[in-house]
Amino acid sequence: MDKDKIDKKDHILDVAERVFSDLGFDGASTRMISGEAGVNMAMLNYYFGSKEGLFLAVFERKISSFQALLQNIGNESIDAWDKLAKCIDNYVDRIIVNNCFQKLINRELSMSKRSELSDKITEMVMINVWEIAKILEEGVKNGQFFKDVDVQLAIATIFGTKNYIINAPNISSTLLGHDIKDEKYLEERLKPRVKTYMKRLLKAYLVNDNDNTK
Amino acid sequence: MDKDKIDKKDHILDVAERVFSDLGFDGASTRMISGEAGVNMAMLNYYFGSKEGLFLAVFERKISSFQALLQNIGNESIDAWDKLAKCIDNYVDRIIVNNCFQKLINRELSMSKRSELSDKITEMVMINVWEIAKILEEGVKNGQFFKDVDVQLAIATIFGTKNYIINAPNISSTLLGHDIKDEKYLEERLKPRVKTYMKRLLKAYLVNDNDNTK
DNA sequence: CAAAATTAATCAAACGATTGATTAGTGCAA
DNA sequence: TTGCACTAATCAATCGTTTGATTAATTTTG
Repeated sequence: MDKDKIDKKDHILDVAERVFSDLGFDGASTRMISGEAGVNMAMLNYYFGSKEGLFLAVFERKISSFQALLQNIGNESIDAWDKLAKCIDNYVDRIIVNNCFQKLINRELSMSKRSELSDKITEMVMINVWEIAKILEEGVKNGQFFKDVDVQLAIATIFGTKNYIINAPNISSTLLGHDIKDEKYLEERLKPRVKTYMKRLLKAYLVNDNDNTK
Repeated sequence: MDKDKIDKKDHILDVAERVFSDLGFDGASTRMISGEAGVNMAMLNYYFGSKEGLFLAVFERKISSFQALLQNIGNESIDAWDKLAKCIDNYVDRIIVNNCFQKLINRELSMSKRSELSDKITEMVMINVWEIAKILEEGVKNGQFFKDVDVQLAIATIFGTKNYIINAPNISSTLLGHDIKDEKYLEERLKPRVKTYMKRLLKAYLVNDNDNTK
């Protein structure tokens, strides 16, 4: 019925997300995706219009889940630093585990051509960026953060550090001395470590009231 | 003659580097590269054996120039923080201007398959990573940096922040309010700004002696 | 309710275009 | 003439997409 159809579309999107993440938009083929999903090739075009339509559908499915999170944090009545700390915790939780989608985003964003596609992706990513920017600017405005912090570049650090860890698995694994695909290590060791590090780093740079008690 | 041949090969590599950077390995076609380079398509296979051979040749040409820089800084007789500051300055100078190769590196590193290729790239990148790690560990050991700094994740921040700025041009341009391709803005505004920011950020996180005079 | 009509879902097959690669042959310099 | 640099033509393979036909499900009709 309708539910089966949605399940099948969702299943195709699951497979497409993984294949696109592993091979990139160009590297992945519609035959490969349909084959792994166990559906006829024509179904991809039937459901999504085209390869690009499928690609965008993979993205659009993820948008909403990313948006709500940050907006809720932004609207809480806590100070800017606590908001930022919450964002960091949530980001690390969400993204380090299922990182293939993030890799997909970064890879396609770095392409110069493909304007329609990357414009759409940019638009999506910017939603999250603005949410963080709002928090940082709030902290600057009310004096909790230093007046001369570079908000834009601080955002580059937040997202860039995270991206680097998940985006270059070979580098990260060599650097950290663990297989970054090891689920147990990821959950028990890396996640709290990244959370602690990110908060320490940003607190040192941002927060005006540098109490030594920490 | 031989010199002409080398020049032509170098010209092909120049074009290939740009096209690969813009479109990725899969997105770029040998016809496109040979067309833009003004040579016959068969010349690519004649010189480099295959598309993958050309791709690797693009990388191998760049390796040596990256290595020498950091090693020289590491061997200077200045303290760890000054070494790090020098590394940052040099990195920003070198990489922000001609960023297409860095984009190429990051994109291909994030691919899960293509092991032979990404292994070679990983090996290259790690040379730079270890050089920075040595400097950080030196600073921790002699007490100039805090004992509990996370050296590995600090490296992720250094490279990650830089990558984010150059790697996601649409994001960066929207975030910074300038076209990141604008050469004049890049040189006069962004470069000093990134240098200042990176040093402030890392000093706040790393350096034990927090004098208020800065 | 049951038969007919309509729509949605699915399939195998084939489309033209483009891919990376190879061939056979040309021209030139030593 | 022999060997090398180079080209035009062509190769099989694969690409994303479209097609026409078939089955399954739903709606309409008598």
